[in-house]
Amino acid sequence: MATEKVLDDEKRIDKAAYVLKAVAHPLRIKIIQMLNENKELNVSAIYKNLNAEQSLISHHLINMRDKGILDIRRSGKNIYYFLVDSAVAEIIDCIYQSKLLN
Amino acid sequence: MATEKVLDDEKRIDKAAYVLKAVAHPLRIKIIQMLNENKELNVSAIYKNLNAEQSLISHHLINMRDKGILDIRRSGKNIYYFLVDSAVAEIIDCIYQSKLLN
DNA sequence: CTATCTTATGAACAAATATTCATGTTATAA
DNA sequence: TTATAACATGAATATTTGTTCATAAGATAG
Repeated sequence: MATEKVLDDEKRIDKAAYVLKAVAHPLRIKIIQMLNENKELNVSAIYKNLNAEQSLISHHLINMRDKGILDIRRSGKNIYYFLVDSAVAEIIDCIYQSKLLN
Repeated sequence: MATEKVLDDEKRIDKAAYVLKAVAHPLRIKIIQMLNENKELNVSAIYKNLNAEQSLISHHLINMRDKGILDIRRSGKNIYYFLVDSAVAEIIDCIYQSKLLN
């Protein structure tokens, strides 16, 4: 019925906001772009490339993983992060293609 | 030279994060959707439709206006808000069209 | 085992955001 | 002019985020 549809819309909007918040940060955008170009990267590769502290990047990675945007593959001492769905990267492209960044 | 390009990329990324943050909120998403469907709306129409407090909506509207996402047209007692660039709404569509909301 | 490399964790702190509440401003109508 | 409708403002507060720092945990090499 109508009530259910309204609730669904509410949830969709909340989730959209949730995803957007997860992306709305310079470091996280850079991470997403890197992972979109590289399929997967371990933590060291990421924080070194970004000239950031290991701990800070780790927090951001775990943050995005908790939100279902990233997932990992373990291999020895390394943990490789990758994009669960490249649609996240498309959101960024979407902004780049708009006139919003002028 | 290369250095300039890197700085430009930095700025683009920061601005992208800035725009995304401005959108990443349930109420603001709803407002953007309403304004995308209605061309322009006054404050009362918006806060009543959203069952929210006038002051809260006013803060959000001014917030988005300050960030260049919305602008206004005055008419008597009313102030009509509208989207400066419908590309903002497209970002939301972009998410809806992805698999991110499942 | 011990040393080392890689990553995670968690507390402490800082800073940015969101919300509420009371009040102020502006414009119009009576 | 006074009353009222529409909107803004700003302080106070609450809540959420971001960052740093020190340390812990896991894996492997030697």
